[in-house]
Amino acid sequence: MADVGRLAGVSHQTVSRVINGSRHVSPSTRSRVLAAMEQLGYRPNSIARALATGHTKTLGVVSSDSTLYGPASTLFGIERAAHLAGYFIVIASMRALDRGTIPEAIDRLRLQGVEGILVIVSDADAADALSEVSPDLPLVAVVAGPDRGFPIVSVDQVEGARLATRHLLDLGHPTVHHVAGPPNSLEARQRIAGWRATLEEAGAPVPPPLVGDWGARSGYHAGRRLAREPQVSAVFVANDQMALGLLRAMHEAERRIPDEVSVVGFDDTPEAPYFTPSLTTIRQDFGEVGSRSLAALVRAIEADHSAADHSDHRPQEGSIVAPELIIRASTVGHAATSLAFDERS
Amino acid sequence: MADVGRLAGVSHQTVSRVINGSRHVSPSTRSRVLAAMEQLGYRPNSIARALATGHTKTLGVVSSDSTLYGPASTLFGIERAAHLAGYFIVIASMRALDRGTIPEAIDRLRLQGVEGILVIVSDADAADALSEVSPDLPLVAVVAGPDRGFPIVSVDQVEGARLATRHLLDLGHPTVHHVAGPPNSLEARQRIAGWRATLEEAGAPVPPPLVGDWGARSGYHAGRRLAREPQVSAVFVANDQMALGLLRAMHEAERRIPDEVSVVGFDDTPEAPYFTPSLTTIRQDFGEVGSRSLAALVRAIEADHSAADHSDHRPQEGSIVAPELIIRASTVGHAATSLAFDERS
DNA sequence: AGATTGTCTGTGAGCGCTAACATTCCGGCG
DNA sequence: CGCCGGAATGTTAGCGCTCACAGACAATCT
Repeated sequence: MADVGRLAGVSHQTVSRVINGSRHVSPSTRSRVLAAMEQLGYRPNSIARALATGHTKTLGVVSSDSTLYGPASTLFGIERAAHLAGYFIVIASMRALDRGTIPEAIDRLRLQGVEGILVIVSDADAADALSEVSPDLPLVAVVAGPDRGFPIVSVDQVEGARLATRHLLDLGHPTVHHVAGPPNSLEARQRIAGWRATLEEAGAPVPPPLVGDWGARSGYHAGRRLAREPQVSAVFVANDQMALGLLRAMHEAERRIPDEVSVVGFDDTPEAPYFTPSLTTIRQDFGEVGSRSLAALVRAIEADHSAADHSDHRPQEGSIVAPELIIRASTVGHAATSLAFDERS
Repeated sequence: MADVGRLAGVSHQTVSRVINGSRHVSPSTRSRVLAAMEQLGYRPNSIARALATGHTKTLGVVSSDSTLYGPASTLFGIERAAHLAGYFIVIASMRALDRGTIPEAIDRLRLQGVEGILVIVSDADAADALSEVSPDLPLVAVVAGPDRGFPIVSVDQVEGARLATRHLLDLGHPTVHHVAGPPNSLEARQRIAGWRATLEEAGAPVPPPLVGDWGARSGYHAGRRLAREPQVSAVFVANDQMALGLLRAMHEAERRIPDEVSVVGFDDTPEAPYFTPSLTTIRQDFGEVGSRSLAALVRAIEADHSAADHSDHRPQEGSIVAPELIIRASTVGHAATSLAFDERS
C-alpha cells in the first residue's frame, strides 16, 4: 500500500481512501492511485483490513453433512445471497447434529472470526442446545418449530402437512396414514402435528404413524407394512425419498396407485415428477429459506454495528415461508395432472 | 493476550508460546497461563495470527451451486477432511460454471486470503479456463479427464462407462444405447468415450448417443425416443436421475425391464435401489474424491511453506478413484440381485 | 574454574491496514 | 483584509499476534 502511495505521489492513507471509496479524494488523485494499483498489481489484504476494522465479512454456516435435497439447497441459497450481500460463507459441517457438536461447531466458527452464524438444524436436541449458546454473536437458525429466542426462518411445516392431509381427505378418503421422519427431527414432528390436527378437525380417525429415517429404504419398509392392510387408501409420507420407497413397495404388492392407494410426499425434489407414478407432494422453496435467513442475519449484524448497546445480539425477526401443494398422478389419475402438465410448467 | 500474561506473571510472548504448544515452556508456567486464559475467558484472535504468520488455515472451494448428488457429496467429503486437517472451507458457488465465472470466483477467494483452492468442475470450457489461472496459489481440481497442468482427483469415468457397457454386453445384448449428459460436461464426454470404446472393442455397432442434461426430465424424453425403437434392448444412462426418467418412460410404453430392456445408470444415488425396478448402476465414491483432493491440496500447501523455491505452486500428484458396478434388477431379474440383496449390504 | 550448551523467558519490531486527529490549502464572508 | 469553514491530504497510533533476537540461568563439558 505504501508502494502504491509512493508511485502515485500520495500517502498510504489516501490509497486506503481510494480503496474504500471515500468521497474526500480528488478525481485526479483517485485516478493516479488507481493507475498505480494497476501497475503494481496491488491487491488489498483483507486479513489486515479485518484486523484493523474488526469486520471480516465472513459468516459461518453450521450444517449437517447430509446430501439431502433440503439442507443442500438451503446451503446454496445462502451462499448465493451472501455473495450478493458481499459476505463470504465458511462452512462447518458435522456428521451428527446432536447436542454436543453444535456448540463445538459454533466455537470453531467464532474462533475463525465470523461475524454471524447460520445454523441449519433439524434435530430437536441440537436445537435445544442452541438456546444455550452464548449470545455474543448474531445467530439465525433455519429450523422448524416454535420460537427459541433467536430469529428463525423456515418453511411452515405444519401448514404443508395440512395441505397434504386435506388434499387426501378432500379426495374422499376416510382417513390418511402417515409415514413420519425420524422422531428427533423437528420437521418430522411438525408434519405429524399438522397431519394429526387436520385429521382431528375433520373428525377422521388418526392411525398410528409409521416412523422412517428420511431414506428410501425406510419408506419401502413402511410401504410393505401399509400394503398389507387393505383399509389403507391414503398415505402422507414425510418426504419424497421415503415416498419413493413406499411407491416401490406398493408396486411390489400390486396395490395400484392412485386407484387403490393415494400417496403424497413432501419436498418436491426435482425427481418427484418422474416417479412411477409421478408424485403429488408439498413444495418447499429452500432457496428462499436460504436467502431470507441470510438477509435476517445480515440485518442483525449491521444493526449490531450501528447500535451503541451491544448487549443483546439476538434480534427477533424471523420469517416463515409458505409451502405449496403440487398435485400429480399419485393422488389424481386424470390427464390434467399427468407428466405432460408438469412439463409445461 | 497481554492481560493474560499479566495475570499469569509472564510476558505476552510466553502466552503465545503456550497457545502454540512450544516445548520451551516450563510446566508450571504453562498451567499458570492456561489458568489465566480460562479465568479471563481469553480467545485467541485468528485474524491477528493470520496477519502475523501469513497463514489463514482457510481453503476455498469453487463449485457450481447445483444440488446434484455428486458435487454436493464431494463438497461434504472435502469439508470433513478439511476439518480433520485443521483447515476451514469457504465456498464460492456459482450459477453457471463457465469460462468467465471460474476466474472471478478464484479471485474472490484469493482476496479473502485462502491458502489454496479446490475447484469442482464439470464444464469443459470452465476447465480450460482453469489452465489460465495464474499459478500463484496451490490449486487442485476435481475434474474428469486428462492432465491439465495441476493435480486432478476424480473417479475414473471411462472405466465406469466400460464396466456398465461390458456388463450389458456380457448379458448378451447385441449393442448398448447411451443417454449421455450435457455435451459440455467432461464427465459426460468420458462416459461416452468409455462406452464407445467398449462397443468398438467388442465389434458391436455404436448407435448415436442421445443427449440429456442430467435431469430426470431429459431422461424421460430420451426414454420415450428409445421406447419407440423395438431393437433397443440395453441402455446405459449417464446418471441415475436420467435413468429414473427413462425407467418411467419405458414403464409408460409398457416395455418391461429388464426382460425387454436392460438399464444401467451412473452414480449409485441412495435412491437407486428403490427405483422400479431397482437400478443397476456405477457407484462413485464421492466422499473419497473429496478427501483425496483435499489431501492433495494440503500436501501442496505444506510443501510450499517449507520449499525455498516458491516459483511453481502446481504439484503434479493427482489421484484416480475406481468406480464399482452395482448390479440390481434393472439388468438382471433374478432373486440374488433383488432388493432383499441390497438390504443386506 | 571457565567455557559451552541448552532451556526458559522477555523485548522490540512489524504483519497491512484503518481510525482519529492534524495539517494544508482554498474560496467566501463580513 | 483577515477570519472562518470545508475539502483534500498527511501523520500517528494502534488492531492482536508472531518472529527474531537477546538475556538469564542451570547443567554439562574440558
